[in-house]
Amino acid sequence: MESSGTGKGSLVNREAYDPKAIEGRWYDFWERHRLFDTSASSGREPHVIMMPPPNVTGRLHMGHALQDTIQDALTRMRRMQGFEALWMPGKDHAGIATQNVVERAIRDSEGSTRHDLGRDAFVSRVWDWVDEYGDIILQQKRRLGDSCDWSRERFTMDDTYVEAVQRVFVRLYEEGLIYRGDYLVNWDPENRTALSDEEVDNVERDGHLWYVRYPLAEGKGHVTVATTRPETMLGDTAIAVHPEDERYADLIGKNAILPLLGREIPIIADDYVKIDFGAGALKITPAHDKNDFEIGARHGLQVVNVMSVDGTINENGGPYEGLDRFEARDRIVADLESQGLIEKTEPYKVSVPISSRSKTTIEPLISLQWFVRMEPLAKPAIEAVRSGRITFYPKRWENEYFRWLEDIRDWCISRQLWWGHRIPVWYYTDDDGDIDESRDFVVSVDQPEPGMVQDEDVLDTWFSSWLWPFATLGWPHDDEEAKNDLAVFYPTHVLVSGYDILFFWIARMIMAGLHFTGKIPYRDIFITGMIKDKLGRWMSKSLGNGIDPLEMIDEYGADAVRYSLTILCAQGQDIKLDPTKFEMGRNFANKIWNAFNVFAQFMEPGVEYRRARGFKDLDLVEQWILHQLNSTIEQVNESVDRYRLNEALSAVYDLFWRDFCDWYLELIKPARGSEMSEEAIALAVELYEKMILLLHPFMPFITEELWHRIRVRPDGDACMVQSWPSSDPAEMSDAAAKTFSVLKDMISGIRNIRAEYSVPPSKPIAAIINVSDRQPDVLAAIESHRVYFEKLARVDRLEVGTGLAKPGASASVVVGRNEVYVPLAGMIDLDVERERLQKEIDQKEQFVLRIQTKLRNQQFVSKAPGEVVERERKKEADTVAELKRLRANLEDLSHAG
RNA sequence: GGGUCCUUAGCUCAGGUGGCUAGAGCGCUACGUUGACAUCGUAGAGGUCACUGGUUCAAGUCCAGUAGGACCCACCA
Repeated sequence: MESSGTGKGSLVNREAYDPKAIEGRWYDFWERHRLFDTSASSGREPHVIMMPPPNVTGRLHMGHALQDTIQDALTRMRRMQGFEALWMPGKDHAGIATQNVVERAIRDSEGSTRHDLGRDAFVSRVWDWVDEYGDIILQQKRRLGDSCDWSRERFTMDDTYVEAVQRVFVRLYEEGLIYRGDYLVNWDPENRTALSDEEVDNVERDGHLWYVRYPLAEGKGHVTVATTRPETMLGDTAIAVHPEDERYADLIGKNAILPLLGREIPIIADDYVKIDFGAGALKITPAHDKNDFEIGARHGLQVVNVMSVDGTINENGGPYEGLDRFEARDRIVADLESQGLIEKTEPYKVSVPISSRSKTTIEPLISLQWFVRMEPLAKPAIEAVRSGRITFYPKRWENEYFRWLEDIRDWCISRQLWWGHRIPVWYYTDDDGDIDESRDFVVSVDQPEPGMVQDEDVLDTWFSSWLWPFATLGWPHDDEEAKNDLAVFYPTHVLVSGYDILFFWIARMIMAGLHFTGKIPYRDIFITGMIKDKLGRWMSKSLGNGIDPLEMIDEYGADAVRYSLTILCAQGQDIKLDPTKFEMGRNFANKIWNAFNVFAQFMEPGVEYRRARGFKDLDLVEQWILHQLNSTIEQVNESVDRYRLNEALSAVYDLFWRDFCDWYLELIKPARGSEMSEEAIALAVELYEKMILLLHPFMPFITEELWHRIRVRPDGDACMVQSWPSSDPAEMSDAAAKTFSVLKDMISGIRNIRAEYSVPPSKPIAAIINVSDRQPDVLAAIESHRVYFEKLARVDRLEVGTGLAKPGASASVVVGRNEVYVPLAGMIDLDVERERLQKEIDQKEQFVLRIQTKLRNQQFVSKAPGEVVERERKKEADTVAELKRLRANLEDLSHAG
């Protein structure tokens, strides 16, 4: 890449970091060099993540941004660690959602419906739409830096994928796990299709409980029933009471008159009825209520369906035929009222089933649909998690998973839509071309014989996506490529997803994987929290509280967005997001950018700065920072293995900002007018490069850019394909780290004194360091590093030794067994100093007291592990020693006064 | 009706297997234009870790319960 000129200092970043200027360029670079591509024959150990395929109708939202950031960080890190890291992208045809979008588009543009067009024409229009808009979200994902292997992109409607779905259906049917039947299903009157139980949300609403009188058929009197849905009474075929309810004992076996329609219905006894609820009598509508359906079946009741597929009352509703269900309700209540049949009305909280797609109220409706028998599939899926072959992170989601699977119900998979996978079932036709229901249907991928017609319905979208982990890798084809891909890349390693699709997708993939391939689809499941707005509400279009990731990328940069999302993503907790959170990432990116200048200004472009010195020849601060670097590498590796990316990233953040910038860079900066040695530059470059590598998985763009600014690289020698840094025990001296931290504390102490006494930062001061005779290494370190004190605390006269006396008018600070005196002739305020010392003493005394109480406790000494007791003893000794010095200093002060 | 999660500094949140004088970012206070960075630096103030019990030598961390809040599941008309 270009540099801003030649000659020393030309590498310096002269402006603040501007993500816009580089992000697009590097993404192109990675793609051009095909760095995301993977091969089953590389020989490297694979690491595979299946991207949850976004809907073709989707637009990038914060949830994607979070999950992609995690998946990309994992993929990039594994790639750097030498794995053949495949992040498999693709998209989902999203049956209902897509059909709705296209229907709306056609209606808006030409005012016609899909029925005007006809099925074939409509489906072809959906394909046009998918071709035109389906890739938008995948394009948007590139802005985030997603390093997935785009050459493997799949779509759930690809020919090979369609075949996989068809074959799965046929196989399940042949195994007796798919059946067809008339059952009460969740009906969405707006989309005019059946839905699965999972696609229905129950919402609590304010409703009413109407007490309706049903006159007895013989004699006078009536039975009162309570209902929340009076419109369903049109389909009532019985009244049920509890067999032991004395009030109604003599009515059992008699008939009542169904008001409005005048039909006679029997009064039956069933112990499902709760005696103390409502009026104690229950109207039974087998066609429109799940419990009533079961009661009806028990008693052989008639089933009267009063509703059409569009939610209007049908011909069984007599005078109410043709009315919309809600209008019918109002009319029925009004009519009952005028006939004096409403005994009373109470306000009542009702749980209303809502279609998660159309948000309309679901109607339980009896209809002929296809179902999957789930229990046989669920059993192995439960076992796979119980046995530990699959692990959830965090673990608690396993409970939710078990709960659902252990009580699983059959899955209604047929949808009365046009866009989706056709059901591979064929029917014979009669002479008129109508389906001949007297003959058996045939289940087959291909048309069994001419003239047979295929089932009109399509399959639930999830019936295709549950095959995603293996169908995208070529299953069930047996050509060489498919065989290799499956053998190498399946099972995959980790699935990253939200808990919102735990049942829809995650659990079903496990069932499908085990059933069709005999293998688990993935080893680990990382369940992320969900992104909420800053008040903790779901982001939604209707609330208008969404935060657009693309806008955030424009404003703060992709790396900043990624940084902040990663840092905010703690183990499974939801994230309350506010746009200002991205300032964290932006500021950090800028810090990384600017830190480079400290040594870049002394670098000559083109020169290869490589360290010649061994660890032992390094300066104290250099040994210390290497210690910090190496221990951070270990920590990062450990955290990432447990999917604690927030921990990993904050460790690198601290290393970079708190250690590298605040201390190391401040100390290696040459004094005014002097240069940095090549040796010093070499180490700075080495450290910086390593941190760039550690940061790359999290912040790929800025690190790639800087990687190429540091050195001239051969074309294609990208940061993203470098080896992941390993920690080197030989470059970790605990002793050096410890010594340096003593000096660090002394410097902080002096700075504190300066601040307390308002000594201007520009004013040099003197300091005397009285080192314990037990710490000759500290003494030596200070003697040879006076410059540290000068640079960071503006100490121009430093006296150091053992047994030094404290000067009269001075402030002091105790660091372990050592003391630092700062003479402040004329500036010392005895009261201020006394207060400072007293505060310190009080604190330490309290601390010591606690430890001593603990140590005096025989139970503690005998039961706590030896190392813990030892640690406490050491703390006590150290603090007592510090206290002694502090008290002496305080004493000294009164003499000085 | 079951179940899960949350309650830690003014705000938003971290704190695997109990050993912490409890941390971060933002905000706040006081200084600061020292040739990387004001998207910055230095120093600092600020928490009886919701409450009540229990287990333990030791509890923010484990257990039970209470109170708020969020969510998931469930057929009470």
